[in-house]
Amino acid sequence: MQHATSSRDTKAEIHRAAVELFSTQGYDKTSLREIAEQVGITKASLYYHYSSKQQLLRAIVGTFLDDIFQVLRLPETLPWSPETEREVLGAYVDVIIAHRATGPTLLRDIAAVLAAFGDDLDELIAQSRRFQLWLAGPDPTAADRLRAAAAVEAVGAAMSIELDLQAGDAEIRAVLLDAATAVLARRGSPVVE
Amino acid sequence: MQHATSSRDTKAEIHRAAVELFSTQGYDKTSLREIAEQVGITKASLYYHYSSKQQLLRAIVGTFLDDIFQVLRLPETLPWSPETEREVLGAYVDVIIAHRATGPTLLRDIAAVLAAFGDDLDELIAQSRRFQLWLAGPDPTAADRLRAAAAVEAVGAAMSIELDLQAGDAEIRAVLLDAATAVLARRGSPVVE
DNA sequence: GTCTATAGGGTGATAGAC
DNA sequence: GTCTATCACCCTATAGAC
Repeated sequence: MQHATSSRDTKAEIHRAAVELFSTQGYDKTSLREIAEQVGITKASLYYHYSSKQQLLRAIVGTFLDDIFQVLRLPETLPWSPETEREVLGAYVDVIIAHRATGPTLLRDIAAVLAAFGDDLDELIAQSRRFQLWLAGPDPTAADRLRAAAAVEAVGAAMSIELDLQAGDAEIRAVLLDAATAVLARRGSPVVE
Repeated sequence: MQHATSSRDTKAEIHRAAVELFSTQGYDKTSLREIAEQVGITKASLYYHYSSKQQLLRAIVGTFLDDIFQVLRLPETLPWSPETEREVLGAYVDVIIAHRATGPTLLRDIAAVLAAFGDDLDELIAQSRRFQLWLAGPDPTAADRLRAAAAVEAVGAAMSIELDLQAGDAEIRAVLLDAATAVLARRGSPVVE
């Protein structure tokens, strides 16, 4: 029993260290030596827990992908309305916040993530496009679609904020939901050029 | 004269090959050997034209870097006020839009751009942080700083929109400026949790 | 201007002892 | 489960011949 516990702890520590280093330095620029050093083991020991660097990346990004896909598919079952919009937007914010530590890795090392997940990412882009189109509301103009894209990007700010920000998850959630809503509320407004 | 012409052609070919490879593979994953091979010369010859890999990168993203840094530095000389805020925000939107139009290959691929910034990315992040802090307004709360980050991200939507969007630069500019302003207008609002 | 050759370093990954 | 030692490979960059 003690063996299993020790094993799980080390594996979790590797996972945690990898998330931190990948996020701050990027996947490519983070070496397995660095990760091992931070955990206090050697590279060889790391390989006992994860059979390759890619496997480690898959373990990290995999859970995020599962969650985000679930949210992006929500519109498929829900007709658009102000109420469902708020519900979907809230779910999206929740996922972004929950996985904001892995966010930078995704944004900075798309190439590596693409190599690790292949076709899944193409589907993510397509799904994300449908998601934004749904958010644009019924019969959207080009400006409305742009507003929907801007609203989604605004929520993504959760991934780029600093760690020293003195705000709890609940506050971050409320502010970003409010910000996205404010952008979407401009739908239908005349565009003054 | 023939020497100079030949020289300029090779240098231009290196530049072209580098743009293509950086865009598709990212900066880190593209080796000078690959670039040299594509041009039909050796690495050593490449070093005759560009003194380092970073120099090559600077030649490619130089103008964008200069422009974005110039905008991010604007707050240093301007005290915050509603008027200067609108001016700075407008300048930011202009740079994003301008480089979206002139360098679609480079700017549309977020991964390649971020990778191409290399070590400058750290300085860009620091400058961007000061920029966002200024945008948050005087004596900002944590929520206000988050709103500023969200506003900046919203403008960034210009980079991720599809080509089939039926909207001119002027309309995109107006919509994004309006969206960012709408987010910033929420500053000071009570956060309902 | 371009080449060959090489220095000097880092990387992911494996073998085998304990 | 963790270690030491090592392999095979790739990288940036430089020196010097042509």
